[in-house]
Amino acid sequence: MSTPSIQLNDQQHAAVTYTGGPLLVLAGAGSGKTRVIIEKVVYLVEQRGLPGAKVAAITFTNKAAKEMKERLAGRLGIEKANGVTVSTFHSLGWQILRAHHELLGYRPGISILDESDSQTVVRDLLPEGTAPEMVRLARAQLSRWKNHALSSGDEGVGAQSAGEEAIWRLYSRYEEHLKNLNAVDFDDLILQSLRALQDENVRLQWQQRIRYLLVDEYQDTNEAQYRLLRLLAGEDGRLTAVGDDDQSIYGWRGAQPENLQRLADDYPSLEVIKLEQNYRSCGTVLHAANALIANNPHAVEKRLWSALGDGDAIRVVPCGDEKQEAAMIAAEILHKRHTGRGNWGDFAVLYRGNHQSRVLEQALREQRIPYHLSGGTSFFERTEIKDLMCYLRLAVNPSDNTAFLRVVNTPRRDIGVASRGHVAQYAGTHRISLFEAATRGACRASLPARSAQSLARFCDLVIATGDRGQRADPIEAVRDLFDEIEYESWLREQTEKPVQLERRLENVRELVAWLQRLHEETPGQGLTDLMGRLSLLTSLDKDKEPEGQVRLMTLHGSKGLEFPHVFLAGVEEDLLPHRNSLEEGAEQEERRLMYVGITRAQYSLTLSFARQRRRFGEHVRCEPSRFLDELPAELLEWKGEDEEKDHARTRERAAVHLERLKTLFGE
DNA sequence: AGGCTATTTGACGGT
DNA sequence: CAAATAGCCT
Repeated sequence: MSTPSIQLNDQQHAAVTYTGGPLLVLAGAGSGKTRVIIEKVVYLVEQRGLPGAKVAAITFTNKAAKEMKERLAGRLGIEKANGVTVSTFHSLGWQILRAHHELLGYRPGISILDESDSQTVVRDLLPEGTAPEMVRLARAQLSRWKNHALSSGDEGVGAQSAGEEAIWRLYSRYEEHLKNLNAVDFDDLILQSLRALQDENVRLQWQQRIRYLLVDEYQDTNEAQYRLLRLLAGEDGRLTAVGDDDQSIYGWRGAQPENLQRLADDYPSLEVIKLEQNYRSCGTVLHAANALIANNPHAVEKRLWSALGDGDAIRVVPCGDEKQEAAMIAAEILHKRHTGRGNWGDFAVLYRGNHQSRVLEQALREQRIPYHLSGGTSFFERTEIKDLMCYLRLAVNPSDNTAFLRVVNTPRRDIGVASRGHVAQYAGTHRISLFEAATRGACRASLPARSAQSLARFCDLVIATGDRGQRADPIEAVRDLFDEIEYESWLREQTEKPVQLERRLENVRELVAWLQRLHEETPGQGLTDLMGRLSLLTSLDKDKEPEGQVRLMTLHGSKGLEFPHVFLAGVEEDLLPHRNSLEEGAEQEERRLMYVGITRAQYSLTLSFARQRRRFGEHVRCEPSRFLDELPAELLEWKGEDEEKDHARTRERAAVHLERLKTLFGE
């Protein structure tokens, strides 16, 4: 987010200097909200003499935190900036959880389970053969409850139906199981730290430690995060929350944009400041965005305005299918680039779902356009990374049965289903973890000699890694482990295509490099600490902003970014708004998603849709999105041969819409 | 025990 | 259409 003027505008200035009590900053898109947070930290430290170590700025993503740290370093100098706590909700939660793990009933060396791990846990708790879909549903429900700060011990407030009742009963079993594994899921990072803060001493300790709290993207907070904030900010609310209800797009993750309103109820002394000047987009883009979002109800009106000129009309391009759409976008980028309208890095192509990226990538590749794809399968979902992570998790936490089961026979070491079953049985009767069972001679005695021997070797290796990781050089320990299991040749065996093998090897190297990097940050810490921090990263990209490349990303992924030229692909019914969202009655959130997409554009915006699209290999007819009808026609420039037809369609749809309104309101 | 093929399932978004 | 899985075969 670049702000042309060096000076803060009046509202920004007021937001930065107000410390009289809790403050809510309603910051429209492109109004310089991140800048306000940075400047406020600087103000608190330099003008108000607050030690940097007592200031905390909380974000949702690692990327945002990283950017904030860098910008802060630019303003305060690296040393002072490093003293300030800038972290994501989840890593703050992890810090709190770890600091009070004993109180919460965990042992040292807690594993953080990722989504697929916790699904595995849920699957194993349900009757064998439960449909995977059911497992996902159950896990999603558990996550929902956790996000709403409902603990399994709470009276059955959560369940609303027979099905939910059953999942509610699963909840406490799931919790118990995780405790046995000495593991937490992502939601626990918030929920458990919330539990820790119920203790008055703990609470006072953290309130002492954080004397001023700043929160970015506040509209994305869920119930648990909201409570966490309140407990940290204390009675007097030493808090600045910055957010925009129109950019709330994480409802499916439990985000409650109502938390904006709630702050006023919970802190009667709350001061509210609106940032309404947009420094990013030209008038046309901003008008379109305003017109679209006006269709959502608003508790507080906000009128975004721009001092920049009008800019180009917004182009709307109907396409035959998704391939033509991609080809059109590639051609347009090429055209704009060659007519001097920007470099590769000035373009972004946005879309609703990750699967849309494939055709786009292909089209860009065909035109030799350099691009960078963000998102997609997370790094930690990759087999090679998961395998190695599980070795390390087990080394650090011998109770981690999930990790044990994954790696005990990977690479192959003659420990098949039967042997694993035997270990599991022994562990069950002796009430110990799988790994612990595997270390016992008594357990191994009844296995075939070959298996027993190789299991013993496996155990020794893991124990040695844990030991060395904690007491000696963790990086060396990790390297030796990877060598010892001959993971590279195992990968070679498993991977067919040489390109894929190279990528996987590169991933492995990158994992080690990251461990090294984390280790250099805090040289005194052992493997346990490194693993915790590693698990909280989402990607292992070197996160240098890829310069000089066209950016491809989802609408969700684009929040907070800006580009001179934006393409929004697949502006269709069932895609944007997405059909599943409509079923959930989340049309408004879909509209906000489109709003987020539009407001990423600085100068030019191109919306496109396909008349037909392949879905699961089948051709499906598509209709242009209802949101297109909500944009003022005079701002749009329709392209393509069936321009006329589309105008007719628009008029028709407008008429239908009017009819509907008439029936709704009785004239 | 592990690998292969036939069949099914699925993709909205991500810390 | 691609990936995951089940069930069969060696």
